Amino acid sequence: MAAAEATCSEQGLQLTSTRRRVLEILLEEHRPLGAYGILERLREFGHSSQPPVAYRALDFLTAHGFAHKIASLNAYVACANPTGCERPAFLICTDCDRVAETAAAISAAPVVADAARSIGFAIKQEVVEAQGQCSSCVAHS
Amino acid sequence: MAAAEATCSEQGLQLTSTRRRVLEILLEEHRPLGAYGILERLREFGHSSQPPVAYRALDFLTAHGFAHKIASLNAYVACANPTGCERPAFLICTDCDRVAETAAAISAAPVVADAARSIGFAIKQEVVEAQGQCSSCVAHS
DNA sequence: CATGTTATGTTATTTTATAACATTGCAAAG
DNA sequence: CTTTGCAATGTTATAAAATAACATAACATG
Repeated sequence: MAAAEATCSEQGLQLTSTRRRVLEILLEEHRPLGAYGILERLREFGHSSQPPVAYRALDFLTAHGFAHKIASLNAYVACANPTGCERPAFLICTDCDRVAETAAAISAAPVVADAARSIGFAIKQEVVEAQGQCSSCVAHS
Repeated sequence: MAAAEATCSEQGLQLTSTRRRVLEILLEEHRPLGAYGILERLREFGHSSQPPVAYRALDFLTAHGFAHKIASLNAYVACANPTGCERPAFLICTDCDRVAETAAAISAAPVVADAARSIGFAIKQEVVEAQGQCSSCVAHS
């Protein structure tokens, strides 16, 4: 959170109260939260709670790397890396819904990068989301 | 298509007329199609066109590897590999919307696999979707 | 103050997906 | 054969996720 503030003032970004609150909500949760879940939480804090409010804050946060969207869940998580991150990859536990974030290499899979190169495809961005069981859920099953 | 038929009769799966039609529709398109786009096409062929019809067929096709869902687009494509495929990865052109399919390695990115191993995360399935420009769109820009 | 820009507020709608329940067709058990 | 069970379909309604469109506020700058 402090890191986010620092980055914002450095880059002249406005971490307004709604954006800040949404980031706090995401940081408190240790699991991905849907936009409508965030809205519910916002409502508790007296913020306006129409969908665009959440989506705008999420657009801001994801555009600047403070949060990420998990496409396979239609949900959002705070970025785990305070210094910002390039090309994150996610490990999603299908039992407890927690998500671990890790940095993917510039080109995640050599096999994919090779395939791309061979057909002249220019990769701009990658979505890497692995699903499985986290260590504590493996232990419990 | 022939391959799908073969696989179905081999494994005792029923490639019924709706399922078959949806697969044909996906094979004809060379780009991902949303469930409601598929419904429109089904309607043209006189099939019932309520949402569950498309979603059920898509569930069947994806469960058995005849089609894939592209999570970052909420859309579906036919599997490009007639013999069925493990852990597909996709190259999505953001200009023309076409999608190339390639086989990801068993564990897509070594970096991700390492990260998973180090925290005891057991990967079951991976979603790898790269976005960028295909060769012909690179040429045109 | 007027003006432009950025962020919010608000209403309505679109797009994507599923719940729930009725019906059909067919194959195997009685 | 018939009835029982199951897999697939039909149909209505609704939930869930996302955005369009337009109005308002807040604030710095010319």
